Amino acid sequence: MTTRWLNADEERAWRGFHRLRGDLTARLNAELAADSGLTEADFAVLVYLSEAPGGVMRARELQRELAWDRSRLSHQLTRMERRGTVERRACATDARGLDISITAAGRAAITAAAPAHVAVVRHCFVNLLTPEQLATLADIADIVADHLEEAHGRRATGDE
Amino acid sequence: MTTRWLNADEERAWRGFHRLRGDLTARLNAELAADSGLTEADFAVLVYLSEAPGGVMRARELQRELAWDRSRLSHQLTRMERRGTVERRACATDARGLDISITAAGRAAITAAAPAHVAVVRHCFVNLLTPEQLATLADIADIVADHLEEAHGRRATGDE
DNA sequence: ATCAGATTGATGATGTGTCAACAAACAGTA
DNA sequence: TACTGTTTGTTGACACATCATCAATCTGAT
Repeated sequence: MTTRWLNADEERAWRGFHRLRGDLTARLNAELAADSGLTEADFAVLVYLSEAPGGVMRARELQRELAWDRSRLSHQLTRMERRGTVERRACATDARGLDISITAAGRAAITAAAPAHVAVVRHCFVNLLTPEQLATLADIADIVADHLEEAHGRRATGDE
Repeated sequence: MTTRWLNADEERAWRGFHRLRGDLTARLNAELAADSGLTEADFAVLVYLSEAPGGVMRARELQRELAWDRSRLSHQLTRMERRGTVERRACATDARGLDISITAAGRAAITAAAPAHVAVVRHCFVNLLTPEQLATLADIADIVADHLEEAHGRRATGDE
């Protein structure tokens, strides 16, 4: 098999994306940590929990929404429980299940962190781009996500 | 301060990018590890070393090219040296410096890994997108990179 | 009722990334 | 020479991600 290497335009796009990924991740993590003491992983979990009715969600459901590995979520919840932002409780309807609930401290943390987080997302990303660029990026994300999802076995995540 | 939240289009773009970032990272790491035993970090280091004259580069230079933290590179080199893909040597011209050289095993590893890596990048990314989409993505990456670079020391606290 | 297989979750090992603190060597200056 | 500040790289502590393995529970077929 002959390898078809990337041409100049493809290379520019790929390396650009690669760079973008690393830089933005680092920046967002740093800002979030400095502003609120939360990590990106903490933030992601708390976003879902804070939007759930009663601030409670099944671990399984959380995992599905986040598209995370089982053990990744488990480890993350262990750390967050230690830091006091969430609590684990036995699930009433399924003895193997877990109800994860956001604590008062967790709710306070996400409430305090969200505005600064959005500000950084705007300042370092959204506000720099035109509506057309944002739309194209969203399209790209959908296309790639569909492909990866399909290749991995179809798992109806259901969200947009 | 009043927070300006993301509208629907902005939200779609941001969440899409966020998702894309995570999914592609995971996929590439998994493929690379399965195909060649290398990690993305290994691969990045070996790409630069293999292109350098003599397969040798100053650690400082490597760090600058990769845009990595000092300690990140140091830890990475420790791991790679243990795995036998690179070697550290004292630098002749600067006693604090280090010459990093790729080993025969390292060269073999990157040579073996590169075609499969490109194939995955094509299959999961480049080939899914139109030239226009790739160009827009590259533009976006440049814009954001320029901004982050420029605002190197400042904090984004909502000022615009 | 029982048993096989699937689902839900925890755990330990290992690799990765970031921060703060440190040490050694260079460069410029008094 | 000695003093000061910068550059270069290491180390330890901690957080995160993935893999393999394990345990408990549920489900469905017999």
